[in-house]
Amino acid sequence: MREGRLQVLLWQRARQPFLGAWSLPGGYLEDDETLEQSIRRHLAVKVDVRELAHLEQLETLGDPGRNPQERELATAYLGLVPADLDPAVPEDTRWHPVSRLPELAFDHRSIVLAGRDRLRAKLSYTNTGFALAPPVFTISELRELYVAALGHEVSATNLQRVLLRRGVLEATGERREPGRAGGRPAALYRFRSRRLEITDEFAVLRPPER
Amino acid sequence: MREGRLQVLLWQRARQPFLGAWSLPGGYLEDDETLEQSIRRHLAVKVDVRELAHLEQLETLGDPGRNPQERELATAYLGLVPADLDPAVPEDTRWHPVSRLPELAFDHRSIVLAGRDRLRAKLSYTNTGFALAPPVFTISELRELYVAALGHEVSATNLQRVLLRRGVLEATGERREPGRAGGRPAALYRFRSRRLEITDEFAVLRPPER
DNA sequence: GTAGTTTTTGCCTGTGGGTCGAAAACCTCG
DNA sequence: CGAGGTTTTCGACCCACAGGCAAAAACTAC
Repeated sequence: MREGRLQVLLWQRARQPFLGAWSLPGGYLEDDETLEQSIRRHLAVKVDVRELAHLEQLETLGDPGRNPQERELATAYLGLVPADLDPAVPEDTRWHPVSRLPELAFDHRSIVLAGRDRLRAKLSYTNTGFALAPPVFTISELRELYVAALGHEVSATNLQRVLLRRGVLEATGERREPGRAGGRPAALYRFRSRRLEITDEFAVLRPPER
Repeated sequence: MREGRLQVLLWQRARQPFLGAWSLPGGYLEDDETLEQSIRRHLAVKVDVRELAHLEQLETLGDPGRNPQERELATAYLGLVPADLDPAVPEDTRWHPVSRLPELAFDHRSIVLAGRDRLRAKLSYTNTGFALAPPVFTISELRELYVAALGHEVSATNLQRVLLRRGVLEATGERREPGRAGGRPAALYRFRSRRLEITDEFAVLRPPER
């Protein structure tokens, strides 16, 4: 989340193929590292992203034609960069709103959209929101994050009730001073856990009660 | 689904590493094929599985130590073999109930469990059942399939209502002759579509009505 | 015709999300 | 200091829908 919008970090390719096109940051796998270690290494070294709120594997792409120059496999990951982190990205790298992507190299456009869809789905039935939100926030602030990520309106009433009932959020007891316009001071909340929690209790065709 | 149980096709390794251990069928990727083509080729050639009701990518495993002999990446797929298909599997290959797996080679045990979990989740909110069921079936028969796959009881009443309401099932109009024990003849149903349909309407925090 | 079996249907209940409006708690200005 | 404006919070209602139960339906066997 950057500037109230869902954005993705892209860099501009400096060589063929797809010279000049924007593409996802990444790189080759070393002999002695796991896939996840490799992603983290590339992000840290190349775009100064040294911390991730969440990282999960998306999909592996391997069509023979995806790179016109040579056969290349890519395993895509969805990484969520903490909102309070401002990495010192190089000159040819920028945040791009996911809703208005430029021309992307390879199959990266479909990867970005798959990542967006995965995020949207998980926001709905997990506590993934923790990875978008600051440590402490009001319900209205959280609502704006959800609206930006989901792409549709969300009622603050409903959001609060759903996330509280599920035990995803908890009140801190603190409240935030109202702005100059006044208004009732908003209660501050935090995510009970800042790691992905799987809650399968929302499945249909559940097991019988006892 | 084999013999009323969820089973997985495994073969016994004939060489190191993990000689003698059971493992998932598969093989190396050729230069000019997609990942999916490769999976289908290996299944057809090696275990005579020439048709799949459904095939989807699961995850890619790449830990440096997963193969003690050499660095090896593997992309795992979940493939559902039609119930009416009886492939002529070679001598060293057998179906194994997922609930009682033998010692598996590499990280294949975790792959099988991930596949099972993916299947269970998707049964609940998609029409994935089509891939387990015969072309036409009664609700009781379908119920048994779901019980076997989900690992817990499912009420026929509820199953019928849920799947009908969602438009996943449709009645054929035919009925099945009762057995010798009698009983009301059961209506026959089929899946409206036999391809994976994504129904996102079951998400929480849906978009507002209009 | 009666008893037994299996499937189907209807009803009732509870849970939980969606919606709306009122109340609460603050500000500013006159 | 009170009135009006603003923002947040809470409560009340509605409704969709899944879970559970029991009765009804439709058959076989004796």
